[in-house]
Amino acid sequence: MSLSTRYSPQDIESKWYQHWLDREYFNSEPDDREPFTIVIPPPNVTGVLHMGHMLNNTIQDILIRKARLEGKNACWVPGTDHASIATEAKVVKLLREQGIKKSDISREAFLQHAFDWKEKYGGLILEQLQKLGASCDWHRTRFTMESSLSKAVTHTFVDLHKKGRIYRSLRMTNWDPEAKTALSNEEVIYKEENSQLFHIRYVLEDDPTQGIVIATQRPETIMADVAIAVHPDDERYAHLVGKKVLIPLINRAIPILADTYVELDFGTGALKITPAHDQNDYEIGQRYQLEVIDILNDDGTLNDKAQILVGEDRFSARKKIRKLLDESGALVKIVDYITKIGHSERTNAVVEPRLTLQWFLEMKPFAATALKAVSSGDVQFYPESFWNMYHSWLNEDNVRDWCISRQLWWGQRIPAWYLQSESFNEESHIFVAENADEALAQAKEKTGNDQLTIEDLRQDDDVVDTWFSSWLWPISVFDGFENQDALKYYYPTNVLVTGWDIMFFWVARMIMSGYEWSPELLGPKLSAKKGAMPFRKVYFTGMVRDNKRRKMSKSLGNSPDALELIDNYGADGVRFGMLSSAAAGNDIIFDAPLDPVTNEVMNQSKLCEQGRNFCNKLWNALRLIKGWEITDNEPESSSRLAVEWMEQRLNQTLAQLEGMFIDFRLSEALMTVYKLLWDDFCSWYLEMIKPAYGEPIERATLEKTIGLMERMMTILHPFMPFVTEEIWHQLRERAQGDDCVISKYPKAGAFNEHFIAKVEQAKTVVTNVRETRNNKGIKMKDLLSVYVQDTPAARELMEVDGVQSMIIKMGNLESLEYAAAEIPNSVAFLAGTEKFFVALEQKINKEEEVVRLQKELDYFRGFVKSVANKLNNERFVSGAPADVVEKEKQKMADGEAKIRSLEEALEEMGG
RNA sequence: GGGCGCAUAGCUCAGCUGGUUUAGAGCGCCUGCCUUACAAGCAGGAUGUCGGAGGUUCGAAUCCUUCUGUGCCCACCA
Repeated sequence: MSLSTRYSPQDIESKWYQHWLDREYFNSEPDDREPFTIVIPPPNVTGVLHMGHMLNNTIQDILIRKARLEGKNACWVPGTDHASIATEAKVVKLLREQGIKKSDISREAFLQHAFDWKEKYGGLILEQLQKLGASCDWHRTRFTMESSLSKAVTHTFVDLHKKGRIYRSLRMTNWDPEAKTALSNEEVIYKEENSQLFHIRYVLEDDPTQGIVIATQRPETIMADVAIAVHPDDERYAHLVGKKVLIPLINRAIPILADTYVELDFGTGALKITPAHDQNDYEIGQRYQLEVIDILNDDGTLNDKAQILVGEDRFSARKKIRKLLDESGALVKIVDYITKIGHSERTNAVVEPRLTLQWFLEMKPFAATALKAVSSGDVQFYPESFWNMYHSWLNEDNVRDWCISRQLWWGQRIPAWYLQSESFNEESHIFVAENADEALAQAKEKTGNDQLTIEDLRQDDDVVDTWFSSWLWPISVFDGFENQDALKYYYPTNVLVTGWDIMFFWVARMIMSGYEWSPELLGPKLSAKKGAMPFRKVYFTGMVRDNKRRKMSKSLGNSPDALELIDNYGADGVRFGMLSSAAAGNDIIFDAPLDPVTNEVMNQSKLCEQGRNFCNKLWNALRLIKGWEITDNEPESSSRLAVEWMEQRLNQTLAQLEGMFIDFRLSEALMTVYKLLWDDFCSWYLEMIKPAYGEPIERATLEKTIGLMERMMTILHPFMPFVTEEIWHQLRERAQGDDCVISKYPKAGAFNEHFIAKVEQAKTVVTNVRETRNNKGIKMKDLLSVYVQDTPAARELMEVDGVQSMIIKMGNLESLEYAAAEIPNSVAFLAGTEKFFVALEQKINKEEEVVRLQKELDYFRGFVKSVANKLNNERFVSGAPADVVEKEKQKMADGEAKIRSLEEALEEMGG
């Protein structure tokens, strides 16, 4: 059979993915094996695959595939998040395009549209994950708004309400005028923007010639002003305190009061108090029992309380009032000003502080639990440094109660019912229950009215924050609130892989919910044994950024098309590219800055290209192996050496990899395997065993080679699943079910560092011979004679079985002998401490050689001197550990031996 | 304003508890090769006052202080 010289991923990748699905290798059911569980951070159901997902899911896939190869019961649960605001906005927009207004249809009709949309397009991102090779158990695919998960939300809401930790309150909340809903503090993103400070003059009610000038960013809210505040120590305004001024344009009188909140030196030192539209103003208003005048509608337009500009949007109102103020003479000046303005995380609309009635979850006890979970080590962060950020957010001073209600339809409806007839705000007429019947029972009991029916009750219109369902994910994906069988096996999950940007939204809250409910669900005994944490480890990935270090996002349009990358480089190539620059927690610059020398964009696709090339390299190694004829001759000594060396290098690498996996140093692990395969296996091993052209290979060597490559395919499989599976099957005939994806991860065997070092030394000889060829312009095919100075150390090297024939083969030598006497007309080099000579036919340039050797000599003299300084220092010899001193002595001896050899060589040159 | 992190080769980054050489990788760069596995390749090479200045130590890229530059998180200055 003949294989193409190029590896082409397209067909191969889809073929094997389908095969894996057909054989149900990704499915997991509880059994007596050790479980290894990961729950996916559910992408938004509206989402399309972007670079962040690729990174994130590649890492999860590596961990899960490695666990599977190690014989664990690997379970990776996929799913999507209903993403309240984002999805609702999307559906609203879609309906609008069809000429349907949300306000014109019923809640039920709207939800039907939304579910239809979800059914049609919602699974897209999961299909894209399959292209990447994600080995999720697709039978377990969950969605945060399916029935079981919604029930869990209701259940936990009711539970927390019973525990007195959910309450309703009228508060200043962040209002998104576009989505027309409240937001939690975490959903508000502050951005620095250019703004203007309007200096506006308010005249005294009883003396229009006198007045006070205030500074504000929001002149459109003056109609909601209820006071002016100045600092009590401010002499400029002391005479005005207690008097009344008129609001420009509407001429309503408001008092001037003194409060220490006001900064003397900011703006004019006089602050307008607008309790309805500013958090601080609200607090000041509370202190002085001032009226709250709300002049904004829920969509950000001015209402009739504003008296003027009614119906105008707040921003156009700002422009128009500027003109009005200017005309009335109240506008003193406008100063440019940079300030931070809050935007909605989902809609990007400028957030309004607004006084609304919302549901809150008390966070202090939760935060304490979440802090303890990490500080105690129950949950480990990788990298650890994220503890700082976590701690600063969750400490008592910073944590705020969580506003969990949203004025949306797409989500789990708040399980609270009110009496139709009674005031909506009356606490005693709120019934929180898992369903309407229970609420009715409560209502009857609380009111003492047996005659009440369902029709007398009305359910809260709002839904809960999306994160109020996501925080249950590690439990709810196993239907843990309904039936604990699966939970008892899979919980706690082993590791969570996610970006640090949702540490607060999600990671911390999952920890909270885990400790809140899992002990009860698992039972005290099991919970004590396994722990209540939802995951034992958290691997925080960095953000994928563009060359301006901006987060990649759809709105900025700076994210490359993930699927296009896969088309260009293959999933394996892209996985390689994503990973090779992704140490845990470190941001990845996808489009790096221009390289000033080449003026080329050094971007990630360069790394993907490297990954693709690696696939091709492996493919060609396979072609080489498969192309050989076979003989039953005994293997050459160089082949025996090669096999022994490669076996040991493999074992050595396996030992190194273990440590890297434990610390999640995955990019380092991949690089290690890459070098093992490319450098050790392809560049050295295969060349060592390669028969002369047209000659057959010994059966025993070939068998060993296939075995080695096979094991290396398993080791590489978690990183690059497709190419390894393909090569696995090409290497030899396989029985049904003998697939790389479920092969056995090799156990690290013994290796002898001394032996490996000897082979390294022999390789150095070869490299030096090649370098000599390069320097002297000698062609590879011209045979050379090489001599080694006859010393005990040289004999020790030469007598390792196979070393001589290996050097002869790899260096393309005519002979390799001990130097009986001085070798005239030769180039000398050191390999370790041993001196070698390459005999040349051409005249050598002695001066050149002297310079080269002298340079080397200078280096070692400097080196020995620095070591000698240490060893001559009595405090070092007495103070440092014995093994360190011993090492230094060895370094010294080696260095001195090299110096002697070089000096001799120089003498010979000179003589 | 408070806090966290980073600064190592042209670029992107490793360097885990101070002590295997006088610091590594990949890409890029330079030289020579279309050597029948692979030019998506082969062989070889060059490249750094480890941001600056102090300090601790027998020993510092690694620990401490400080400065400079840079990134991020949090916070109610209109």
